[in-house]
Amino acid sequence: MEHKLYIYNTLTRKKEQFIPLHENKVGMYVCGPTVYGDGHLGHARPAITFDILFRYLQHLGYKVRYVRNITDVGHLENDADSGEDKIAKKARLDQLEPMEVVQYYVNRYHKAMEALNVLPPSIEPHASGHIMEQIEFTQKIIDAGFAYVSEGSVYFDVEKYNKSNNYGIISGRNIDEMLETTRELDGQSEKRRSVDFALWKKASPEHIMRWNAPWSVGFPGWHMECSAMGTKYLGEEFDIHGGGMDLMFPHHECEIAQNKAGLGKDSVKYWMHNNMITIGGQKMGKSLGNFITLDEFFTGNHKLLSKAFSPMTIRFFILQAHYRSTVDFSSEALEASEKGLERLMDGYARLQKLSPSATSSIETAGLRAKCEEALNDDLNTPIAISYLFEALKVINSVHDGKATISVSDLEELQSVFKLMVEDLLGLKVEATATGTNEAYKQAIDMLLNMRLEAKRNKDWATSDKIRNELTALGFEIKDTKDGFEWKL
RNA sequence: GGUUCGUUGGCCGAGUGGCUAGGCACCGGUCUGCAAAACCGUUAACGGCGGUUCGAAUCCGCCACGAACCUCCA
Repeated sequence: MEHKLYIYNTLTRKKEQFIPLHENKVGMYVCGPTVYGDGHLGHARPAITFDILFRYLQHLGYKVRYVRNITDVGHLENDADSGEDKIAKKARLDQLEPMEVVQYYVNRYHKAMEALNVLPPSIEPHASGHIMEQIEFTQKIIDAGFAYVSEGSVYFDVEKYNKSNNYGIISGRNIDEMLETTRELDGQSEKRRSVDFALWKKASPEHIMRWNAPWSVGFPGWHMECSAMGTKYLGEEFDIHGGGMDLMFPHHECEIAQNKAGLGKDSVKYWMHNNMITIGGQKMGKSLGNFITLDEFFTGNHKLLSKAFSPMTIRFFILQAHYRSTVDFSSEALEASEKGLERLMDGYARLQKLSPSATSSIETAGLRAKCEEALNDDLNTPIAISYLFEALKVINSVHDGKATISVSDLEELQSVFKLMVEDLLGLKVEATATGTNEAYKQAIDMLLNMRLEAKRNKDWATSDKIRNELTALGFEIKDTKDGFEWKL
């Protein structure tokens, strides 16, 4: 396959050329949401980042299997011994079945993703639907001698693993230092070492999400689901594993250790991590409580938002920064993106209506190559977008009659824009819902005020014409004592 | 404290050892009866101090500031 896609591999801290394990096929796993709350802006970032990768790999001709999980066996809220499962807690507070909570937020997550024009993954496995696989995986690790059972729970023996492997390979953490710094916190824990992590936890009596396992009635450790589901659907070795940078440690570090211990091999070739979205320079996150949900953006219903922002504005905003940089949210920054996007989409619409001439007075060749070059360079969407803006000037000058474009150049330009804007960046023309509704309402009001004025002038012909034609369109017009009312 | 990363013009945000990224705002212009919108054009930056180099915002060192991870987090 002829391409030079380079992606930054967190494992090596370098950009590496992407070469799939199996010719023409790509296996990609991305950590999805824990569904016990509404998705916020931070959740949009990995979804959109890896959506671009998904789209681009397919554009390059690969058959891609994209797996994005749903974590519906909540993680422990506090420390491992006294904690409560997040989803179980939410369920208890709302007096629902845990799976009702899960279903509710999964539905809402899907709705938000669809609005953001994020393509659905090939497989979206639920952790709760793969308990057997997780038990089996845990057993493999026990059999390999890298885990021990303690009071019904199973723990990964990090220290033993680290003797023959490198625990800390992706996060740069040093296990000796970790042992030193955390030793004092070791109490009467059932763990041998504080760095050990759970593969299976025995459920406390109040823990309502529980399953039978050889060791106890309990639930799988957090990191287990990705090991189990990733290898189930993509094989013991696959190409790409993605997720947010905050998952690097401990989640991905543990996942690497689990796979190596249980399977005897490294499963993932390229690890990719998107950076965080910040707000006031600080990470937007659930625990800090400084997040703004996607719905709040779409409706503008949040005190930090000057107005509503459409899903495409959110998408464009995220794409205007490179995925490995932090991006600082502010209402001003979003407004800037909104205007930029509008100009881009207006230009795209204008491009469809340009009239070609016999010759071109402008240069259009090279845009495709430049855009692909940008995406090949670790998905540099901001650079690709900057090229589109440059091309916009060409489009506008042709539109203004200040330049000419030949049929073939026009077709090429249209084709590149279609590819970049719609297929790869995934930007779609949207009838900015709220704005349109407001304008539409005001237009109707204006018409009816004109009718009111005509009535005052006893211009019945005009008055009736307005009423009849609106009625014909399906509006109900009601005269009131001091004005009018209408509805569709 | 440990590990990692960052500090770019009014704001957001790319980037390379020498050649103006881009967006938004500002300013100027075209258009318009006027205005708005739209379009065109211009301006402006590389945290501080040293070093390497013919040349560094880009490489190295130190300092300052900020952030992420070390508990759950996308």
